[in-house]
Amino acid sequence: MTRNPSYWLMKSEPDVFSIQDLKACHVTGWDGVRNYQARNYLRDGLKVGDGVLFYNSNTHLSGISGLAEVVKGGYPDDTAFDPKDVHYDPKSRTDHPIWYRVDVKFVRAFRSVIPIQTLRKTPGLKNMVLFRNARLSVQPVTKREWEIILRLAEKAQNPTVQKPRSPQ
DNA sequence: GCCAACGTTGGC
DNA sequence: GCCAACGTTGGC
Repeated sequence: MTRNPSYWLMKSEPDVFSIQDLKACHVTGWDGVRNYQARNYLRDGLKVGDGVLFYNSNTHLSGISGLAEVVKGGYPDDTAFDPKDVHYDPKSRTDHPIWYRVDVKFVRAFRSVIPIQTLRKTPGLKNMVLFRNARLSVQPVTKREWEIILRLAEKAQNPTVQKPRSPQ
């Protein structure tokens, strides 16, 4: 029995890991998340086939830069076990992992980023978790929000044809 | 680089 | 278990 896909938004600082980086490596483990609410989504919420909006955070052009898809559901984030890793957390042990990750694959990079200002003013997106809980780096997106954003992306790919100026 | 929002830590 | 202090996130 398969369930309908769910939709998510995942933040990344593009200076650290961008949609182009994901395109280059095809699949990546989304590791290093150290927030309990985001952890719960990674561990229990994200399932194979779910859609992911790739969000650029903390950069000069914050917004959605492309799409990804979950290819492996939650499993322990082993960067927490490695004392040399920046995300090391001694409280997380192999027999009692605290932190989880998923694997996502590249789907598409938008030709241009959909800026947060556009999202904010688009009808139907006002209640996105992005605006209600700005600091959550893994967050659910409704089917309706997902569809609205895909339409914005299409519009950006295929801008309305300008009427040609009549010759003088 | 500033600073508001907010999650976490730790003293009590 | 309260809450002040502190650290981090992230838009601007």
